[in-house]
Amino acid sequence: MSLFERVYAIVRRIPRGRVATYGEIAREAGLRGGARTVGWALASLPDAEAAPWWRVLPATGRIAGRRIEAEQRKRLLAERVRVDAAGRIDIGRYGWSRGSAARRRSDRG
DNA sequence: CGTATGACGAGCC
DNA sequence: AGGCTCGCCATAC
Repeated sequence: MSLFERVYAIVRRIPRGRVATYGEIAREAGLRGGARTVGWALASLPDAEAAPWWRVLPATGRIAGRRIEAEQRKRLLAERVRVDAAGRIDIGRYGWSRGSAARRRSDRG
């Protein structure tokens, strides 16, 4: 299993309606400062549907690159993930690994 | 094998 | 709070 495939497998574990950061994926894949590598891997996706790449965001919470901004925003909105007009997402609210326990409370609100 | 590049990240004003 | 700068890791040539 190549590194890219490992990245895809991890990305596929992100629940619908939730998001993760490149850095998180990188760490899950065994890399430390490999956030950029994750971006590289997702940019190399064979198909747009091969993995839910749109659920992966920079730690800044802003949608990466203008090139994919529109597409990503559309897909996120389709999952009820709120996207700011400036392309910002509240990772604190939709974040994947934000502690499964503490999550549910704020999720209702 | 060395240099350049990228869908990033954390620290600094 | 928001924009810059330098550092990271893997791939391409």
